[in-house]
Amino acid sequence: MNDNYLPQIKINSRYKTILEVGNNISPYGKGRLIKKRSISDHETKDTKKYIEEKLNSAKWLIKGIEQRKRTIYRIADTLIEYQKDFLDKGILYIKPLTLRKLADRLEIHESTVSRAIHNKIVQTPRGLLKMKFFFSKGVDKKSGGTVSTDKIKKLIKEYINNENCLKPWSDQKLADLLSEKRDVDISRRTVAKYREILKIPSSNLRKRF
DNA sequence: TTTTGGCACGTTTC
DNA sequence: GAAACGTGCCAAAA
Repeated sequence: MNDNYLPQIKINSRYKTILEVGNNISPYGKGRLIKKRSISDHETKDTKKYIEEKLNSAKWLIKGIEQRKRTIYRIADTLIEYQKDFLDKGILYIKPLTLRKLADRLEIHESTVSRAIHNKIVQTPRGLLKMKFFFSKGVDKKSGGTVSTDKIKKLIKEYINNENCLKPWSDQKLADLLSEKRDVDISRRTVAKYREILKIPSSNLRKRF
């Protein structure tokens, strides 16, 4: 993870000194006492209390940021591990994954995962990918298990690319092919929707004479 | 008659 | 709570 561009957050050490010594310190130099006006114990106590509170909230903030960093690391690690086949062999090997499934595995809330992956990009052997890309919806297979919808789309594309252009596959035929040959049971209507997403025209428009 | 697309509904995911 | 998704129904188009 590249966080070089992030500023390092530190707490000004002067506040620590004030807590230790009291606030009779000149702002211009460590330990130089202010002589103009003596400050009462009461005032010192208030200042100390105030700084203590602010210091605590600053520590919380830093802790929160560290925590967030750790969460993103854990998510990225798990994603790469889980989608190893996809990274090695390509989109056909992407496994279905939902935010909830990952959240359950890491024992964090799904909204944490959602926020963590939003607008994040990972560097992978397949180039720069949005973290979102690792999450692919799944459809149940006839024999049990699931296939990702991305894989199904890719299969549809392949069938259409290799079809007989004199006699293109209808959506129903594509659904049948997927069911018979690929063990993927989706309705004709769903094939049509995927085709739409893929910007592939309907069979009658694909027909060549 | 065959194929497609709009709409609506229930469910899942965000 | 809102958005996205898969699907059935039905009418339109070819």
